[in-house]
Amino acid sequence: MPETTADAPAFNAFSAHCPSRRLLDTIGDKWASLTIAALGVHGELRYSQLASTIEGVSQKMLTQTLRNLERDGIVDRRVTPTVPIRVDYSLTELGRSLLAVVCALKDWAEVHMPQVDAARAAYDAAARP
Amino acid sequence: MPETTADAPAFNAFSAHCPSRRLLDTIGDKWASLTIAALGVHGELRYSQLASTIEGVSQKMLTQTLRNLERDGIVDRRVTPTVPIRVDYSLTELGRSLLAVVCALKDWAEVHMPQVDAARAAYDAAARP
DNA sequence: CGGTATCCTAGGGGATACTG
DNA sequence: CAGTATCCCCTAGGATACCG
Repeated sequence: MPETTADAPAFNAFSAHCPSRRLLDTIGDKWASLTIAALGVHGELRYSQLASTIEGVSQKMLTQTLRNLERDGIVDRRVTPTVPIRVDYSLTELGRSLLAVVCALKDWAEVHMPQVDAARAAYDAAARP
Repeated sequence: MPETTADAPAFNAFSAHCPSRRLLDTIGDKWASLTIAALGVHGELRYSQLASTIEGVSQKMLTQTLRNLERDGIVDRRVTPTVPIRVDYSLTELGRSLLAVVCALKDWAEVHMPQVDAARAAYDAAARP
């Protein structure tokens, strides 16, 4: 492996001011990526549908996540002020471009997770008498 | 294994048992992704080099992160038992394939972060009188 | 229905000190 | 140098209750 590109670093997420660092805070959030994924699959979902789709999420975290994603321009929030209020969430154009990246993650997981499991089993077997 | 229905096909990270969910726990970890990135850029690094590259990481978190990544078969740990001990870390083949995904994330961030910033500014300006 | 507001506790993670 | 061990604080986030 050539390591001669050390002074022309492609990856500067090591500084707190790099956009990469902040992206990690956003999509690295468990509920955020799950929300993006859910909206990517279903296209448009109501609050309650999201809550039941993303199993295990509390309404606090769901709301918080949706607000953050809305603020970042990743999801669109459309309110229909009917008698019981109705709110639909969907990905923005920006969100859809992020979806592609999230899907790349998912694909990696599905392909390689068996290897990860094997590595874990081997590690645990070796290191733990 | 999670079954894929016809109209909700690919993405089942919503169940806690799906590999996607566990991947999120790994790469979603701030220090883990930064570590992968660092090793991706530099090829091979000693413990102390990692510590100084990933600015802000404590040795506790660095060690913990390294152990987890090693256990998952993502990084390789090579000990040279010289007088002061020397330990080098590098990405495994599996780790390098994950690096590609992490880089996809980084690229998305660098391309779209201006839009995210604009969205944030607009949101904050609108919602805060 | 789709949230907000409050309380409260598990554990993530920093600082520090010690060891092989 | 490369960790391990301890203490300890702080906040992410679940449970619960109430509102438009």
